[in-house]
Amino acid sequence: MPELPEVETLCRQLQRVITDRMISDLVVHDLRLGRIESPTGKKILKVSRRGKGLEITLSGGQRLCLHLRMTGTLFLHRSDLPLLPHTRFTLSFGDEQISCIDPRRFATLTLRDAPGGDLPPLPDPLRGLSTDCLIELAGKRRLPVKAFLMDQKVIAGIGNIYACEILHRAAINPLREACSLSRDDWRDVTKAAEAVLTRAVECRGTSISDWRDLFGQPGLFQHELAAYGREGDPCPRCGKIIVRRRLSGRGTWFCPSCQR
DNA sequence: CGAACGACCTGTTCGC
DNA sequence: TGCGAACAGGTCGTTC
Repeated sequence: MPELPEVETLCRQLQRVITDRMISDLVVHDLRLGRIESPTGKKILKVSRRGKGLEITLSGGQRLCLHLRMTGTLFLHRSDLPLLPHTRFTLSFGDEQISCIDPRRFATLTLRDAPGGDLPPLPDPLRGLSTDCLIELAGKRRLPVKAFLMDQKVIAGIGNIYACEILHRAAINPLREACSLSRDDWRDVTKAAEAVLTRAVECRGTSISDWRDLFGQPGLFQHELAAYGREGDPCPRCGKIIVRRRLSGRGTWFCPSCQR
């Protein structure tokens, strides 16, 4: 569920809601997450996003690092609400608390000590994406361009939904080898990535089935999907039929007519 | 080294 | 209706 726009949405909402507040408790309900000592009494200094990951910096320098993987969500509610199904941990601020709900249990939470140093920054499409950089990274790589875009070392934050949407907008066939794209193709990909992701953030993400933001509201970008999940529908650009293929183990939707 | 694939989990949907 | 198979937003380790 959470790709860059969904995590960015949570990040902005958390900044508004928990910055400067004091943690009253952190309870881990799923032992799969490991044992984490509650940073009770620490204050939230900063909430930031690294790729699809969230980092919460605490007074004293520790950082809570959360990755929601496939099905993780965060939900803000009153602290007296009974535990919701699939709750993995709860972070409390007095009478309000945030639950992490994650049916598939892939999400990860770690508490890092300050001296570990800052992790290197990731290439991020919301902080400027360079066409030259993509060309350089693609080099002679022969994997499908869609798999290349989903490589988090290349561009952090793009997952299956947005890879399909970006390539549709750029009119590039997702099966093409990364090294086969021209400079103009890469410029189109760069522009499409910025446009699609910016718009998806404005929409607070894509609610295909169960994605909800911090306040339980669905996103709206599912109404603007051109390719993802639309097998059999007409392509919004050329009217031909969208097809679905399996590519590196993932469902991949595109228009074979106008994506070349 | 690059790329494909299975594993990690649970819930939902689809086909017979 | 019931049941098993296939599939689902991500990443990591292994294998070829």
